[in-house]
Amino acid sequence: MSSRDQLTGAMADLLWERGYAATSPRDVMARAGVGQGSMYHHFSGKHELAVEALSAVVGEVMGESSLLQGEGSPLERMKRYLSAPRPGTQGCRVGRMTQDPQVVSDPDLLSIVSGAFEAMLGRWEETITAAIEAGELPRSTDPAELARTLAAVIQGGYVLARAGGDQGPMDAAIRGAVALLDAAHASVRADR
Amino acid sequence: MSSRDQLTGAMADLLWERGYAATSPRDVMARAGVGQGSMYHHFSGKHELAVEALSAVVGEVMGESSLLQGEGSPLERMKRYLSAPRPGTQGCRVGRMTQDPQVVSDPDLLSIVSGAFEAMLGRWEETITAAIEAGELPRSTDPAELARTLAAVIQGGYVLARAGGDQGPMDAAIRGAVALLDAAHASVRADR
DNA sequence: GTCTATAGCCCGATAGAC
DNA sequence: GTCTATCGGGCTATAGAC
Repeated sequence: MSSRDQLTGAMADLLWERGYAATSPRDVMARAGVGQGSMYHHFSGKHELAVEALSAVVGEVMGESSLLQGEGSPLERMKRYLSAPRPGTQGCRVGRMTQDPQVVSDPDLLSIVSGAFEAMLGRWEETITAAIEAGELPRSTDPAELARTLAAVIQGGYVLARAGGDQGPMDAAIRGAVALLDAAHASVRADR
Repeated sequence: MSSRDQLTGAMADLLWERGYAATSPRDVMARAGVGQGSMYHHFSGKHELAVEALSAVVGEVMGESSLLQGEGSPLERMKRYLSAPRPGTQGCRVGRMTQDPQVVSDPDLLSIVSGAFEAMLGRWEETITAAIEAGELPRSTDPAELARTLAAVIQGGYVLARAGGDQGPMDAAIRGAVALLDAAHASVRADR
């Protein structure tokens, strides 16, 4: 693996573990096992390194969201994606960046994060629309709103897990959301 | 206002705006308008100052949650609290701390945050239990789970708002959650 | 209780040899 | 492409006068 890849990988890890402000180029170099000159040869500095690292992370995470698009009925896929295992106490590698002031105030980094959320919300909306078409959710459902609600449950689940230092609250939040979807499903059948 | 209060107030603001790592004692002193000796007279250092500032913030925020306990039926109170105005793009003054690695790895700071969330979730559970008793939510509802789901929607709403630099996604997430609660309410009536 | 001066360290970045 | 040496500056904290 090249020094360049070592560096972006180390930066991605440290952004997750410590945040932008608390991650120094020295830390990154040490973890990557390369010297200082090497880092400044490949990157103009900490900022550019963060941009590349975060872009790579977003690419990975978006790949994982393909769970929303596999087999099963739309509602089944929604529930499966919600219930997929997540490292609650570690936080979301993308969502956590939104609470890092230095990331949000940096247009380059922010646009990477906001792009990821837009793409994710788009996938949610598609799947929710399909669920409505399939008669699995009420016609009155607003796909854009429900997409944001469910994305928020996941992101908020991370917050609860980190607050408690325990995966439990996040899993409970997800189960509660699934129960609400089931209730909405039930209300469709009641209408027929 | 005493120098001490000026200092805790400035620290609270800066924790919110910049996070723990990016806030230096110098910044705090400058905003508080006091000198260095004054700060180290009242506090042992940055850490103790953060502990007092965060405790004060938690006290304030918990006071605001009295919306859950005022007039109206339990479900009305839940919807009212969910829909209360919040500064989405600025983030939650308490919840954002859970995504700050330096806060979570500090037992003193973490216990303040986790205590706030436990208290908040307790209030949610009480209100949800009352809503079930009142026949506003299905008997099958798990109060602990739904409490975490709704707290997660709010916290996740902040994440979406900061990701987009726009209050809109957070408001949409809240409206989607209210719609799900309405659907759950409707399913109770359908059972009767 | 508040101030200024200063310590010792690490920050992010650059220079220049190899 | 990678290394070591070094810069100027900010960091958290302490010392000691007033």
